Amino acid sequence: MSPRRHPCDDTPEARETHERILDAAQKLFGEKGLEATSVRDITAAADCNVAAVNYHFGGKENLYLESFRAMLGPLRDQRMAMMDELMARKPAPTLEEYLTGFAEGFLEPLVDESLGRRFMLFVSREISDQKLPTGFFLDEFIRPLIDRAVSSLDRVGVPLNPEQSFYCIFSVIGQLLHAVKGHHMAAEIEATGGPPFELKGFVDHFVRFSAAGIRACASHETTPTANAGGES
Amino acid sequence: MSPRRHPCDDTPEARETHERILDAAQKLFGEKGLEATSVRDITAAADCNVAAVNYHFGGKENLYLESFRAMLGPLRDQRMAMMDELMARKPAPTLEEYLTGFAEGFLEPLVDESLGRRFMLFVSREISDQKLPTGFFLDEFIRPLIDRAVSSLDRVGVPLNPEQSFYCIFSVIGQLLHAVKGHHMAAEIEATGGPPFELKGFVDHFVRFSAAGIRACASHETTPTANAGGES
DNA sequence: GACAATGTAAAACAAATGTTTAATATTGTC
DNA sequence: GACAATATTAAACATTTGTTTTACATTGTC
Repeated sequence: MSPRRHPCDDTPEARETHERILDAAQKLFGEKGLEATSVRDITAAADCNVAAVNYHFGGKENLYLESFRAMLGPLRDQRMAMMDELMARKPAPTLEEYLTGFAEGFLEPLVDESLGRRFMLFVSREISDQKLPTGFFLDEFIRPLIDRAVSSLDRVGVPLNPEQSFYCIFSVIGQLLHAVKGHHMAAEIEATGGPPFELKGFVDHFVRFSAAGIRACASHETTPTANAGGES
Repeated sequence: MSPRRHPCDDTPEARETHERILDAAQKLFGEKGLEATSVRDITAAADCNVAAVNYHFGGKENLYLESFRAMLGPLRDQRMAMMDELMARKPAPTLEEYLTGFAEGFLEPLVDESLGRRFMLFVSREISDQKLPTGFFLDEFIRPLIDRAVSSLDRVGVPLNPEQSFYCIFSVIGQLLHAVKGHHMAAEIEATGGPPFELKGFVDHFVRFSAAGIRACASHETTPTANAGGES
C-alpha cells in the first residue's frame, strides 16, 4: 500500500541514488518551483528511473518537503552559530559590527552555487508562494532565527523594547531579502540598462542605514516626534 | 492559423466574457501562480467554455501576460500620481511626511480585495519566480517607479547623491515588500502563536527607522564612520 | 428569410503529468 | 547454489494538461 518507508541505506548504492535524487530535486525545485518541475525532470537529472522517486520518497510532494528539510536544519544552525559568534566576541561588537556580520552571514550563501544558495531560492519562493505545510517553515526556520536575532540585538547596547526589536529585525530582514532578489535579478537589471547592483556596496549602505534606524527606534520612547542621533 | 486577433468588442456580450475571463485569471493567477492554475480553473470561475480562453486571448501564457498588463498601467500611474501629489504639497513635506505617504500609498492596496491587492500578489510572485518576458515587468513598472521615487526623494530636503538615493529607495521598498509578505502571512503567524503583525504599527516604525536611515546616508560624505542626526 | 460574421459550446486531440505494476537485477545470508 | 530482501528498471496506468476542431447559436445587413 504505502511503499515509502525510508530504507535508503541498505546498500551504499541505494543511499547514493537517494542522495542523487535529493540533490537534483533541491536544485530544480529551487530554480523552477514545485509545479514547474516534473518528476521526470528530476529523475533525468539524477540519472535514475521515474519510479525511484516514489520508491525512495513516496511521492513528489514528499520529496519537495524532504528537499527542503534536508537543507533547513544545517542552514538554520549555521546562522544561529553566526549570531552566537557575533555575540561572543570579547569586546562586545558595536551596532555597526553586528549589522555587518549579520548581513554578511545572511548574504554569503549567495555568492557561489552552494547549499545556501539553493536554500535561498527555496526560501524566496516559499515566502511568496507557500507550498509547504502551514507553519512548518515558519516554526522550523523563521521564528527561531527571529527570536535569536531579537535576543542578540538585545545585547548590543541599544535599548529596545520587544516590539521595537521585532520591527527592527523585520526591517533588517526585509532589506536583506530584497537584496537577495536584487542579486538574482542583477543580470537582467544590467541587461536592460539599469545601474549595476553590487552586494558589497549595498552592505555598506545597509549598515549605515539600519544602524541609524535602530538607534532612532531606541531613542524613541514617549515623544511623538522622533529625532535621530544620541548614541554614546 | 492564429485565431488570436483581439476582436473582443463586437458585441457587448463578447466584451463581457472577455472581461470575465480576465477577471478570473487575475484572481487565480495571483493566488496560485501560472502553473498551479489551469485553463479550466479559469473558465470555470469565469463561467464560460474552455475554448473561450484561446479564442479571446490566444492561449494561456498570453492570458497571463494580459492579466498582468491590464493591472500594470493603472496601478503604476496611481503610484506615480501619489508621489506627484506628495511633492506638490504647498509646504514641502518633511521626510517623515514623505515616508508616511509613500508607505500608505504602497500598502493601501492590501487592505481590501481590490485591484491593487491582486496586483500585489502578482508582483510578489513575479519577483521571486519570473514568468513574464525578461525586462517587461522591470521596464514597465519597477524602473519608472524607482526613478520617480529617487527624483521625488531628491526634493524633500535631504542631500543624497544618485547612488545613495537608489540604495535608500532600495531599503525602503525592501521593507515595504516584506511588510506585504508579513501581511499575507499574518493569519498563519498568529495561528502559530507569533506576535500579531499590524500594518499600522509597522508603518509608524518604518517611518522612524527609514527617516533616520536616510538622514544618516545623507550626512555620510567622506567620513568613514557615520553618525546619525543633524537635520534642521 | 438568406447570408455572413462573430461568439459560444461540446467534444476530441495529443502530450505530459504523477503514480503503480510487474519483471529484472543486485546483494547479503545460510 | 538457493533463498530472501532490497533496489532498479521498463512498461503501463489513469488523469490532467493546453489546444483544436467541429457544430451550433446569435447578431446585424441586405
